[in-house]
Amino acid sequence: MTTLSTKERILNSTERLIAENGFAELSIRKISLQAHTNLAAINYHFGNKQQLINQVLERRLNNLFEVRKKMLHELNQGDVNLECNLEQILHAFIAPALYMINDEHQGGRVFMKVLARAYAEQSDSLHELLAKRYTPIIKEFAEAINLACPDLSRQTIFWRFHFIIGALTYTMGDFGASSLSKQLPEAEYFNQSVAELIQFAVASLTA
Amino acid sequence: MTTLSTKERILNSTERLIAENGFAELSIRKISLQAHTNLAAINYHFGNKQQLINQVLERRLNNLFEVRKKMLHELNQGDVNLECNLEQILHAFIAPALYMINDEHQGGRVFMKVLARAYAEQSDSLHELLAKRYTPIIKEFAEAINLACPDLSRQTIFWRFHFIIGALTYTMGDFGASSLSKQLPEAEYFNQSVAELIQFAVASLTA
DNA sequence: CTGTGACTTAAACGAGCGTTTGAATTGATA
DNA sequence: TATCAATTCAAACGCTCGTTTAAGTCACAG
Repeated sequence: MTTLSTKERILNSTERLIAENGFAELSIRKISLQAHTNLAAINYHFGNKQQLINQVLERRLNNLFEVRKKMLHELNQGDVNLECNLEQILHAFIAPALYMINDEHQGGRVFMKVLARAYAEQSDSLHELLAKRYTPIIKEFAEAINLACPDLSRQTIFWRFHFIIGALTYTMGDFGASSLSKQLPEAEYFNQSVAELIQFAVASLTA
Repeated sequence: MTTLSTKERILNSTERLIAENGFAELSIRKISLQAHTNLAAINYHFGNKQQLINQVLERRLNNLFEVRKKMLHELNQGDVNLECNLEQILHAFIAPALYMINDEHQGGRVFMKVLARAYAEQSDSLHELLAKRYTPIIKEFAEAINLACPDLSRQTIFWRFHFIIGALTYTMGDFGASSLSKQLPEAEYFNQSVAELIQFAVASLTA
């Protein structure tokens, strides 16, 4: 706890506050209070509020995308033209998010809420950052799905993958809010979400 | 334009500003400027900012849900135990949103963005309002889907319908932002979205 | 010890926020 | 025309915001 540097404490507090109360209520005064530091320390370490938010996102987004890529590449063994099992592909896309959420120690679950909120927030700067990061990996997965589903047109695959991402994003942002989530322990609810989501995604692409 | 009452101008301006810039940047000063009225007029007509936002949502939500209900009831002809075609049920759920978006004159398209943002926003008051309104109609549609898909468990149907709503919500909020939407005229892009979304939803429930 | 650079702090800045107040204006009715 | 309620208005209230400034603290190298 106290072993963390001021910079890390600021990043963690920011992440938590966004997850709990959203971007609208986020203020550097609340951040500095929760991080047990001074107002000006934030500007000293990060320049300004927006750059701080960007770093909160970048810090974990890089990791998430790397894991997704790695799992996909392990499936096609480096040969992008190799046809893979559809369920495995979708698993490679959805499971890393699962892992991240369950990785409570590293604050992954908190971050997924942040990510969901960042999507919803239509601020230009956030959307730019996300689009820049997300586009290449979406294309890569869409290619793999294309090989696994030869009966569907490229366009249809693009659309459905987009819808799947929508369902995923919506579900991530919904944790703790949905009526179902209040009837189950959170971890259990989460695991069920992911299992159902993968089945749902497979079904939507194989009907 | 000038024939609208102050109250209506305030509601319309609020709706537009939320759609364009989100809840975070919404201020009653901006609203009053765009509505060509005074700051205090807003508090006079609506009490406070939150009540104004609620009325913006209520105004169109009521209509949207009524249309959905009506279309569903026309399918099962008043007998909720009558089995309907799955595609027709999903059409009854998705198409009214389509109609609303295309109804530019009544500002429906603008409102769908507002609705998408309202979902993302995790403010308690907004979530409460939406949950209260949405729960009954979701149950009704889930029942109809249950009859149309006898092979799927109640729970699976609940989950998948939840995911479909997620995909719909995500797509609604995405208008004007997605890369695909910039390659097509907006109306065309929209019609394609809905057609693809219905096919996607049907596929996800019939695999 | 002393100086130096990295870091932390308290205080203040100007700006925008939601809301309230009380006076001016309007428009229908008597 | 006079009256009165409904509406609009300008001004101010207290508050929080992001950022900046300059003084303070600290660990460590010379």
